[in-house]
Amino acid sequence: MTDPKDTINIENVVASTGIGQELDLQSVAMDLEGADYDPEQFPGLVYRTQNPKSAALIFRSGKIVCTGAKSTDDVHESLRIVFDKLRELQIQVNEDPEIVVQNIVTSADLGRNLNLNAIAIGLGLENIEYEPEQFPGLVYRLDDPEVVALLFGSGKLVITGGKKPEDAEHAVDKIVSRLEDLGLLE
Amino acid sequence: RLRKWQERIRTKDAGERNLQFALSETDRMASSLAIPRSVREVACVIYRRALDEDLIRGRSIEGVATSTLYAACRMEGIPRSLEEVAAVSRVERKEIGRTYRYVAQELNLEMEPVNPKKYVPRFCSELELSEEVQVKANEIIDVTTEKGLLSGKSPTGYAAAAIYAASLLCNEKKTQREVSDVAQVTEVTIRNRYQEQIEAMGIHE
DNA sequence: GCTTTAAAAAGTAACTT
DNA sequence: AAGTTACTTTTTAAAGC
Repeated sequence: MTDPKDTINIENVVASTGIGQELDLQSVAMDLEGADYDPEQFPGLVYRTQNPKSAALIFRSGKIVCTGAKSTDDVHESLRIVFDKLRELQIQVNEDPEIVVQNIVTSADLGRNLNLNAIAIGLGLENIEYEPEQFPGLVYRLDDPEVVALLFGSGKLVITGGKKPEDAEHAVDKIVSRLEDLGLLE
Repeated sequence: RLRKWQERIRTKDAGERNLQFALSETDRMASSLAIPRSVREVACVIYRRALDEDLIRGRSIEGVATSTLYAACRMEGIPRSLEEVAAVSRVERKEIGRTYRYVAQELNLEMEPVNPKKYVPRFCSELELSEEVQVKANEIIDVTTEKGLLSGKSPTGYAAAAIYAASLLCNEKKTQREVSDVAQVTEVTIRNRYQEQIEAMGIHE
């Protein structure tokens, strides 16, 4: 039997940082190829990196959000590319800007089908949200770790809201033991 | 002292006006959906609770009124789908669904997922199908649900497929188009659910 | 509250071929 | 009827309306 923890896969990492310098996004948009900037629609400039694949949202304040990376290492690599691109435009970028991971999205597989109706009632209707007319997943909010899990009938799940990769492992452990306690697994 | 009292009266009056408008809207929507008076009263009780707990802030009266009517129908066992209530509301489906989830959570309504069987009598009646078809559709829903087919599926699509299958089995065939029209789901959804259900039932044809 | 970005899960819908 | 695209849910930062 496969340990559900071994099926955990990081799908997206969101992080924030800053170059410590204000930016003229209009001129950055002119000089940076591939940059999307439409201040009427959104105050941030969008710049996409190819390897690793990610999207950086660059703001007038010099703060940057990076999303779409598949690991924390990829976030650092993507942002290193963004920093270098800005330096090429003669923009001062701090030596090693602090990068803070804000959210990690993970997927996993419990390996067996789930009776979401029974789980909704078993875990307590006041703690979960399950509205198959609106979305096929059951929404389960955990207090520790503080993450949100989306459980599907196939046994696959999504864990989001965590800040460390371990958060997803702890969440999977708790979910598995709670479902086992209720006799809703296997 | 006087100021506080005036504010209380003003708030109370605003609340009364709010409630009056909500109740007239609920009545209008309920009438066009042929929802019984007893269900409208349940909807009004929920709305009053939402008003008392200050859940209307930042939301439209119409949106909350539509959501409470949707919730009341489910509570009373005669659900209307979100598309059905959205058709008589001036609030869009997505907003009704969001508001419903918020109100249900905040008021601890502890709503259970809708059992597709709850749609069988009304849909079958609109399709002029016999009691025999209804019994068969309910059986299909019970058996396939027991086999785990219901998880994650929309109750309307699930009921529609069972009714379509039952109409075939009872020689009272309705087309997928006819069933999709009353259930407000696409023929593709009926086809997909139907295939799963007859396979789980061990029916070949 | 909204706007934008990414990503997974699975269901439903709206198109075109 | 099949295929594609797109939308539903959740999370999170950023700046501005």
